[in-house]
Amino acid sequence: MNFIEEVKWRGMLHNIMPGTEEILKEKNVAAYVGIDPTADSLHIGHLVSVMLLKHFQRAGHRPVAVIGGATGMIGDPSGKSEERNLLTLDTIKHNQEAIKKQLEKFLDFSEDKENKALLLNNYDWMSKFSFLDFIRDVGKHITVNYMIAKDSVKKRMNASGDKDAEGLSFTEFSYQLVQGYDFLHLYKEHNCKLQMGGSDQWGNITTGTELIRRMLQGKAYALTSPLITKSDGKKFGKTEKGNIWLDPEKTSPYEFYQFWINTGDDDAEKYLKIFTILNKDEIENLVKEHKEAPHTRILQKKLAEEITVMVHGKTAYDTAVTASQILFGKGTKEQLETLDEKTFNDVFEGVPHFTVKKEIIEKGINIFDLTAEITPVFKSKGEVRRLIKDKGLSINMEKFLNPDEPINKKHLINDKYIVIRQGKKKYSIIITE
RNA sequence: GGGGGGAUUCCGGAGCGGUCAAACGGGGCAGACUGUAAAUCUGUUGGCACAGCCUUCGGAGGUUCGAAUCCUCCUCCCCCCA
Repeated sequence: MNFIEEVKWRGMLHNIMPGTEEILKEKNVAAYVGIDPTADSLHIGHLVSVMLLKHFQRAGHRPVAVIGGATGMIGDPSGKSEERNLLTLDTIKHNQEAIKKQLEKFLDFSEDKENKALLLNNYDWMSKFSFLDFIRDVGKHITVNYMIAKDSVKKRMNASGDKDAEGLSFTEFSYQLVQGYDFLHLYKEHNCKLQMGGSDQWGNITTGTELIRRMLQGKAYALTSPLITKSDGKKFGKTEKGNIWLDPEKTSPYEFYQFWINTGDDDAEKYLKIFTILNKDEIENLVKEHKEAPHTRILQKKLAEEITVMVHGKTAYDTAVTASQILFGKGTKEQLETLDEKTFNDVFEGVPHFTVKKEIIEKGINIFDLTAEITPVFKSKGEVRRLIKDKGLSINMEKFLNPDEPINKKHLINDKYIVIRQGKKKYSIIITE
């Protein structure tokens, strides 16, 4: 299966220039995607482009990721209704380093590999350009007429009749030209004949192919992926807390795993095709199995496993699974007791912690004083009382039903913690010291 | 400037002298169901020493055995007329 067939059945193909498939039959053809260094981590919205590169490499071609050090200083007007904040050079440098480490999880950069991946920063070639040189050597070849015909520009022009249009600065207007020049540069230096990206990038990419045609009489190609949608119409890749990042500091492996596990049935197959490298047969089998027993949620589990292992590694994945089992009520007191301190902390990361003097527990204390007086686990003792009455309070995974039962030493997990659960999934931890 | 209406527990909104910690709806919390979903159903939703007591109905006083409910003043909101 060649690259195009691969992305096609995976539903990753939105638009493609005629002739693209043929050019890939040539040797040593490279393709690139651009990545904006707006943060010091990729988020899962970037993943489609990254997966395009991964498939590209697996098909034997050379993938190139271009960090937009220069373009990031300008801001792509595509899809934005307002002028963007500019990033400083230092920020971009920092972000680039972090992103590079993440890309290494998807792409093979090793020197001995014939089609090793490349990571470039367009700042390296753009920064040498003087303004005059650029507008003379590059700008000369593209007309403003051509540039303003692009949707991304049109949407921002007041003349479009859109009342919300805020206009765009010359800086942002120039964006497509700068990105187009990137393509030209890569075409010349790295035999890069294809640029890929999200469907919103089509306009920018074609400016590049146009530039290559006019300046070098060369032929370059474009391929875009559809924007990822969710069947419920909500935006993909966001939770109440915001973006899902690849950086474990920003989104813990547990949250990351949970994000994928929570995929709806309607989306799971689609995501499995896009975000994993499982082949057609494997996915079809999973879909079949899932249909026979929907409640076991095979698709979601596999999806979460594949991606979490790829991004965070097997160990982090195992911890996330354990954490999920414990946090979603299937855990037991015994399971809690077997956790080592590190895993315990991982599992209960992000859960409110309260510290209490150990003597207090050793002496024994009633549940009301412990959770509503000396710690603010609950708002009031009445709330605790109600919760017990409603069978909604658990201590160390065991239902706490008798309000008169004192909390003491025997409730300490590993001689240190008490795990308090309200309802099904709201946790608090009391730590003794 | 004149006239009228209103301010209630997280929100909306009843209550108009005792039976009011205050109807009802929403939201929240919990339980059942379930796939860590949606829907549904049930309970609960001021505090505490919880079959009892304490503090709440814009604020301050007053009438009364007793006030969210009546009176006075104050603050803020809305409507109508000029």
